[in-house]
Amino acid sequence: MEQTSLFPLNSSSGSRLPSRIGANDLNAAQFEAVQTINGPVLVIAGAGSGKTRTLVYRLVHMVEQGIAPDNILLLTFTRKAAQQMVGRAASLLDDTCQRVMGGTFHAVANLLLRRYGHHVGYAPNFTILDRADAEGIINLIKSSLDLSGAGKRFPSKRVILNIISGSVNKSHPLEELVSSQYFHLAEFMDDLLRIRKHYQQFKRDHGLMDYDDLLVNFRDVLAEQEPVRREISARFRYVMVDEYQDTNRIQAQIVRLITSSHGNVMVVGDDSQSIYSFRGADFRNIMDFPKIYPGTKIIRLEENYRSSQKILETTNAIIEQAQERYPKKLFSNIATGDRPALFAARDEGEQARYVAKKIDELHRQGTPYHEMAVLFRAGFHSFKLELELASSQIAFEKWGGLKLTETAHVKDVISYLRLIANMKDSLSWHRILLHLPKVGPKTAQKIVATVGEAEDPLAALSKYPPAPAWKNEFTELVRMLYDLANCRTPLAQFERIMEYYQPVFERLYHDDYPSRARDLEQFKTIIGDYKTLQEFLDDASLDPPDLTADPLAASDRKTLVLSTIHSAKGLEWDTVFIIDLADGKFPSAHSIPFPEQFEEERRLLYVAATRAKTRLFLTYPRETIAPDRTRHYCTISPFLAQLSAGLISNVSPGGGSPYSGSGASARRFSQQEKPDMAFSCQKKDEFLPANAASGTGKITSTGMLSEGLAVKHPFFGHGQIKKITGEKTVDVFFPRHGMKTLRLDYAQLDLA
DNA sequence: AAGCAGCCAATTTTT
DNA sequence: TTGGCTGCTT
Repeated sequence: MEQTSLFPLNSSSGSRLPSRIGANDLNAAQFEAVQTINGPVLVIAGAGSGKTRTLVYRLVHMVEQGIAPDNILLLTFTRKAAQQMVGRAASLLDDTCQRVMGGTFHAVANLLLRRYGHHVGYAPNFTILDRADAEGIINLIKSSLDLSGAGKRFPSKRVILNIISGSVNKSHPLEELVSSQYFHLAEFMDDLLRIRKHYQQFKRDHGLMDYDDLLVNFRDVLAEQEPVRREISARFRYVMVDEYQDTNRIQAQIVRLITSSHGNVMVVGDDSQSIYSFRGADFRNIMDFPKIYPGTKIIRLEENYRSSQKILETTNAIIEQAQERYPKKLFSNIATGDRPALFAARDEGEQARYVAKKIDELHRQGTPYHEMAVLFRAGFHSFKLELELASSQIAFEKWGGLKLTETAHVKDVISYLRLIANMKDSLSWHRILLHLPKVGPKTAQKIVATVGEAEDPLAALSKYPPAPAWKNEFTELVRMLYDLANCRTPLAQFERIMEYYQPVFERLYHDDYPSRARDLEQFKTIIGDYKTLQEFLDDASLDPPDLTADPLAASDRKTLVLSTIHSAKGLEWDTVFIIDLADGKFPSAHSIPFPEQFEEERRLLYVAATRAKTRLFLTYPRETIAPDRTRHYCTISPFLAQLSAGLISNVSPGGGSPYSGSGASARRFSQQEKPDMAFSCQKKDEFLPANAASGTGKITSTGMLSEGLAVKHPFFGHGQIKKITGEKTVDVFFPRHGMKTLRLDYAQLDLA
């Protein structure tokens, strides 16, 4: 992390930085960002350009200038990032920095809505729903509206929630979203609108908010209640927002409203690292910032202090292929280092063994485990590797993937706890009533109907007449719920719940409850750290702990990290492995037909590769086994295939070419070969040499097409060309999937 | 009528 | 490994 001193600290004209900040700590651009405290500032910060350092130093600088830490708001993408920055500022200056309000938009919205939520009709004890909770409510509504059940071809709860939530986060009317992206569901439009209406009413009636509600309600309070807005704006006189490229429109409006009275706001971001558009993030927020805040000072950080030049050449080449990009080229002053290595494994087993062996080797040579990370597209991509590491006795910590609070048994316990905080939470009522023997959805709903409406739900419950089959268990439940009111701490409440729940738990999960019991042990240690139940419940939804095989490994934070790329955002390691770089896995097969999603996958790889400081390993299996046990051939990810030769060194077994089955050395993939690689994971039986393939991917330019032509797509089936929108793009209507914009380079379109 | 066991399918990323 | 669905049992 050596940085050149570009700014003369004692220049007579410039203002002086405080003594804690050394002369060599910042370059000119960083220095300017740190110094500019008043007015709007936009910092375009390339990967590894010292963005975090800049934010931390600015925090320190502001406090040293006499700004009260309570007046500063730091909005980040994860809680971890906020804690890290505030912590670093505190260690540079002093503990007063800890009083800076820092966290995610959702966490800050939550805190303020507990206080101001009554303006939008919420009591302070509302419950925050996670994704599974929200889907659960959708299911309850679906069945109450008689839209579920046999023979009804209605979209799943997942799809319904995606539509409802997508409409909120993208600030698009639901009707438009359905007709553009879910055209095949247009026939269900009325019912979808009905479900949404009931969903919103249900949440209001029972004091529940989902993730979107936190943002929307916070924005609405700020927009509609002028006195509240003035109060909050005066409280947070200085606002900083990290990862601004990954904010959505509601978040941008929140920033605008909070800063309405003073305009002291710095946003930091990098359009090349926008990887959350699936959640409604819109990197135009960052491009439009200067328009919305006139007089914005724009500062660019382009020098990379993280990666070696050899790695940067590769990452630059990856992002250069992007369709839409704002030209910038990072440069590094770290000239030493190896080229990234590419390893084409025979299958996933060999890939896992290679990575584990390499990690072990590097560790023996002196690289500590916590300086290494393995990154992947999706949580399940690391399963094989996890087994391999376990058998090699290498401890690791896994980020992303399943959360502790996502397991059924932990959700059970949380439901009891939630009832203590919010007796109106009928989702939790419903869940715990299902634990009674012989009580299913119908009976539960009947009980909830009487209990949920009552002034004193617990009293109403105790008066409910139980059927003989479950009378005993019911009495135990009522007694336990009454006892909970007398427990002083969350831990005491947990222990009383377990007294009741243990037999239920063993009955419910009789197959494997011993292994699930370990999760409850981990849960117990975590809840023991909390003083108030509300805080615990909020964190359980807003910052759920990862489900790590080995909780001990997670606690000392000195281990190897396995992580999804999304969870690795903003971090760095000496050595980084990116695995499963096969077409269809990364980019995910889901994204291939959609140009915007495909581009986001490219940025995702860019984010992953720029995490590496000195060593970068890229691997993929040439063959995988699908869940149905059939074998599939894979080709290398198109993002890597497009790179010129020489950037990457091939370390594949036997010196074979990673790009094709035969051949002595890596050769550059020519543009003409690309279309043949587009759909790579085909069934082995059907596998044909690229050039012999017939009837696949023949259409590569719009010159061969005309509007109205019938075509065939391997995923969407038969369709009709509606519009030729560009040299390489067409709009095609598929009866089963609706209108799609396709890029001929990647979509394997054929004449029907 | 409601609960429950067993079978089959699908499986991105996150606040 | 969970979730949805079917058909059997209470």
